[in-house]
Amino acid sequence: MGSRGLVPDSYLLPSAIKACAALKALKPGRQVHAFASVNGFGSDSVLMSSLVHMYLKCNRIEDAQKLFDGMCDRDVIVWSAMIAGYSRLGIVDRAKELFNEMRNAGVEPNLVSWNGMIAGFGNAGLYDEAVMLFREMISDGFLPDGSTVSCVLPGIGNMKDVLMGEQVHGYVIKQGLESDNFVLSALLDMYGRCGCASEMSRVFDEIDQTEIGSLNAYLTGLSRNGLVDTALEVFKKFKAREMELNVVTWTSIISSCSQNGKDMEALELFRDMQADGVEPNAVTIPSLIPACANISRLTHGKAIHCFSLRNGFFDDVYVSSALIGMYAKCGRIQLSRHCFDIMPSRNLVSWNAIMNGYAMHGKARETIEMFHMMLQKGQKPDSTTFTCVLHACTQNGLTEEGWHYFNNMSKEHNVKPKMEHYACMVTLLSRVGKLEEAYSIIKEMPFEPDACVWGALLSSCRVYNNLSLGEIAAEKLFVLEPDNPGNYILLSNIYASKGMWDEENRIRDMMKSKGLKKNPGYSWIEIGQRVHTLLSGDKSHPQMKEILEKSEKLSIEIKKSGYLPMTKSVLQDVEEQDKEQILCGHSEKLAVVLGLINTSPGQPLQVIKNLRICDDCHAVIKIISRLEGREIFVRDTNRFHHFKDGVCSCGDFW
DNA sequence: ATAGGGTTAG
Repeated sequence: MGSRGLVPDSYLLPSAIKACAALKALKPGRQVHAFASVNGFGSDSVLMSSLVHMYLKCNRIEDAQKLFDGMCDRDVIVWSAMIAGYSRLGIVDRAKELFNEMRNAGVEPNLVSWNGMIAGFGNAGLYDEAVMLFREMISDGFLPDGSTVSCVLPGIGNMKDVLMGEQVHGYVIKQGLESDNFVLSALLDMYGRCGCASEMSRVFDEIDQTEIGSLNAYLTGLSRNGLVDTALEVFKKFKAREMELNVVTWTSIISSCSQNGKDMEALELFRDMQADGVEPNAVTIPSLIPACANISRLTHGKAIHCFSLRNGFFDDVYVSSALIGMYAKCGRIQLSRHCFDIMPSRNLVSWNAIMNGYAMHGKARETIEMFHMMLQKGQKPDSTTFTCVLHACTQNGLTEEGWHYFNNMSKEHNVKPKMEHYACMVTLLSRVGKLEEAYSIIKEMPFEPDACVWGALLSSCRVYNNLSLGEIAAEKLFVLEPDNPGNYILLSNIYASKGMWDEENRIRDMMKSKGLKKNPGYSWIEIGQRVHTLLSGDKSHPQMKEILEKSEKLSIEIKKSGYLPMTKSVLQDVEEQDKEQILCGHSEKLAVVLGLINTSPGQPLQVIKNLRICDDCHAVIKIISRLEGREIFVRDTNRFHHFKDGVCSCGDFW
């Protein structure tokens, strides 16, 4: 325009500024601002309003406020923009202040002003206040529109206020807002959060033309309600219909899988997503990383770490926190700490991630050290933080420290102990043999103990072979989770350890009549690009002959070092020699030996087991780590064991 | 002719 001798006027400039706002392009925005000032548009209220908006979109609230303060003609539009600006940042006090200032200035709020306020309270997590404002605007004579409804529904969902949600749903139908896609996805999300899966499905099925936002909200809602298989079905159906799936859709379905035990599926979907030409973003990554961690595939985890670095996602707090958790779960706690140390900024999630890592590795001193460091940095702990601290104490039998943090959490940090904290205390006390003290906590806790709490007591009763408390705990567990074979096994093992074979048989018969079988022990190990699964006592692995040969050789060496097979770990009524045989078939030993055969000397080995590692395997693997000069990482259901030079990181307490 | 608001993935 300039080169043709044309001069932009006060009608054209706002359009240019609007473009800057949409692109969040601060620099050209400032240039237009300068042009407007120089050319005498400084008192044009529409132009100034558009600049205020541009600065708000670019998160320059101070610049916006300065311009706003200098305006003489402020209408409801620019007031609303400022209110929404503060609201988006969660600065609700200031938003409310402006709302009142506006009224005092004789400018009446309109629908948009109210909507901006309500959105702000929702963003700040003040859901009940958002709902109160919603009621207030109605009594002020406003008819909420689709925008209002989609602002207020997330809050209703967060509070699980089904009744209010249904009222709003009714209002949506009455006002004919069901064709608004924003409203639909907000409704689906609300029902999903309230646990109303069937109502949610009804809403979804009635949609004429499904739009991507509603599909995404629906998939997340299904996953929230544990309906992963349905989510996958719906996902596939819409993919087959050649619907354009976006990064939210893919991230959502990947999360559903990794959060619900479908780790391989999550990894496959990540590949499909890229094949489909949808670029993962900083949200996709942390939803995928737990899948690698769960199956302990360090190779994949590292690949995703590299992917994050290449794509500039590493500075995202959630990405690096997820990596901290992944390395910890894959046994590489030093790498977790490294990720933590180089993070440019940290939040509660990052602190909890590193503390959880240390706790998982039984490093109580480091966990507690991080806890104090986090307090020192001014980060407030939450309930997860205390779970980590108490869990760490549990791993090291630190009863005094455990009591200290348990008592202080609500007193000093205003975090009320929940079920999991009581469960930690029960574990802590019963693991060190203070079974009666643990039982008295159970009796005194302010809510009905759940299966985790009783399960903690029962497994320690098994360790110390305490029959009377074991029977009490088992009786509760048989009611709480009648189909969990582990509880029957633990009680029958206590009977077996006392030679009470009649009782032992009675429990076995109970299991049989319920059609329950002992969960078979299995372990898996990643070798190169493959994961090998080994079942306890199973001889079907193609390399079984080599495994047995190597075991034979090792066993001679091991026995030379003075080791005796811990046949007391075998709780079956069989001969000593058979017991030795049974121990040799334990899946974790098979996995370790398979690893030794197939990797070059000195390479670390990585094994996961679906049950707790047994005493005998623990002792044997310690010796193997010394004989073979290998670091061996074994993750069982309870914790991490890092074997090196003949010792284990757990210090033989687990 | 020019300026304002919303949902869904951690």
